[in-house]
Amino acid sequence: MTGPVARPLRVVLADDSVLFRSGLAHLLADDGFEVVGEAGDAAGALEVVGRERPDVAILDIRMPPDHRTEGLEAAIAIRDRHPTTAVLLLSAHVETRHAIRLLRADAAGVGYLLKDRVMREADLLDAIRRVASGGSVIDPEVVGELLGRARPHGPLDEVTPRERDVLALMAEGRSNQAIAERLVLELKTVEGHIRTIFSKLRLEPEPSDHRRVLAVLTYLRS
Amino acid sequence: MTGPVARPLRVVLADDSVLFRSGLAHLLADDGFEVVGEAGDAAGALEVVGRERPDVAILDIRMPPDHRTEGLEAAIAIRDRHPTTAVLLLSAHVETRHAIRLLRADAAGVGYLLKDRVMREADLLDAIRRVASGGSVIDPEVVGELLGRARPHGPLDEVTPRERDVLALMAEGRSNQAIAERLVLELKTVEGHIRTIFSKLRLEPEPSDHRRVLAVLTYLRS
DNA sequence: CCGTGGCCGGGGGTTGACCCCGATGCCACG
DNA sequence: CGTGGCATCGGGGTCAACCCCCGGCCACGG
Repeated sequence: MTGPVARPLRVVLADDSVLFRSGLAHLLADDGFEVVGEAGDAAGALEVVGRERPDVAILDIRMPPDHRTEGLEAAIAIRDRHPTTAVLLLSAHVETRHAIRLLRADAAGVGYLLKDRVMREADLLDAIRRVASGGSVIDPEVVGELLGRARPHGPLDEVTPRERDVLALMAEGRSNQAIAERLVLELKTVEGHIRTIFSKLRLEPEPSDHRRVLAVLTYLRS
Repeated sequence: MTGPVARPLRVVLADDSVLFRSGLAHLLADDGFEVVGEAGDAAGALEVVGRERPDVAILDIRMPPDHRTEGLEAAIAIRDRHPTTAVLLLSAHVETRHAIRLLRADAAGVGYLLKDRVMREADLLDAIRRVASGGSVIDPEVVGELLGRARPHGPLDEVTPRERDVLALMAEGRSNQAIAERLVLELKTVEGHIRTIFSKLRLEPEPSDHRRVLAVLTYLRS
């Protein structure tokens, strides 16, 4: 139905699960794609993409070693260094915040699908072909979160970059003194930042609250 | 190496992720297995197995609607109703408690692998063949938890129930005073508990650490 | 040009979160 | 029946984590 393809699309896969990766590789191979490389982490993905220059790179967002947003960083790097390679992100969950970073720059040749919401093989194959041809494929659920209520207006948006640095170190269990040393600041400055952080997070000095812990918790939920 | 197979092994797949399922199906088909049925939930799995009587049923433990141990219940039912069908469980995480229920009854023709720890395609294919021929395949990590020292001896095991109550409230961002009121204790008692908690978590009073936050973090990772 | 806001600091204060020491009652276990 | 862990308090102390108020530097936009 999609018509004969003169040249098979060359694809690189990156996912930390060997099983998922292998399965996907066989699936794609059986459907006329050429899987020219696989990787289990972001660094490996970048390396393989740089070497193979595939038409499409399919990446999981969470990958070793941190299982945070490694895949996303790799995606941005690929868009930057290899504009001819389309990127299709696969994620286990909705991660709107991070998706924005990738999409707002240049939405051409970019896709973002949720693993659990791919209901048919054909949907995935179609998505790959569309991003390869410069289109963009975004899961409806992600789209909804993107423009529906563009901002849940988390109070965390108000903290300045510097304050966020301080908050991040607080979330690592560092003392004010340690934070000051790490950021090369005076203790007084750190205290000042923390006070405005509390204020922006609407943490009033209730005698029943430990606001430092509360601030860390809201930061970790970010 | 495994020798020619006169009759291809007939396999049924059950996993709630269409993507994972399809990938696995293609992988197995390419390697000489005959995928005779797929299902997205436990009920469907039982139905397909009853109809197809496959040599092996490959099940994910967590499946709709509850995402609890549906797959495990299905596995037990299959062992019970269709003894000729071997069962290979795939799990995302170690769930020793539940695994025991299945294994202690009859470990013949049963396998239990962790998705993320299947390092090569060949490992999975080999596991399928072995359970099909009446053997049992258990991931080393699961085995370790089953018989060895079941506990990695997390320092969190040492805290007493009462101390855990206090720690839980700390993790909610409550002040010592609030914790005392909630647990109907004197402030001094709460302070005492917290001190022993720090001690048991090996949190020495380093000037660069905020131990309360650190304690909360280790508790949340529990 | 001036107002605003981020960022950086200092002076001076209060208190909650910690420390150590000791004491009691309870209960399980050898 | 002693020993030890758990849980409960108290006295008395230290200090980091907070508070408010103030000033200076810089970049930016009206």
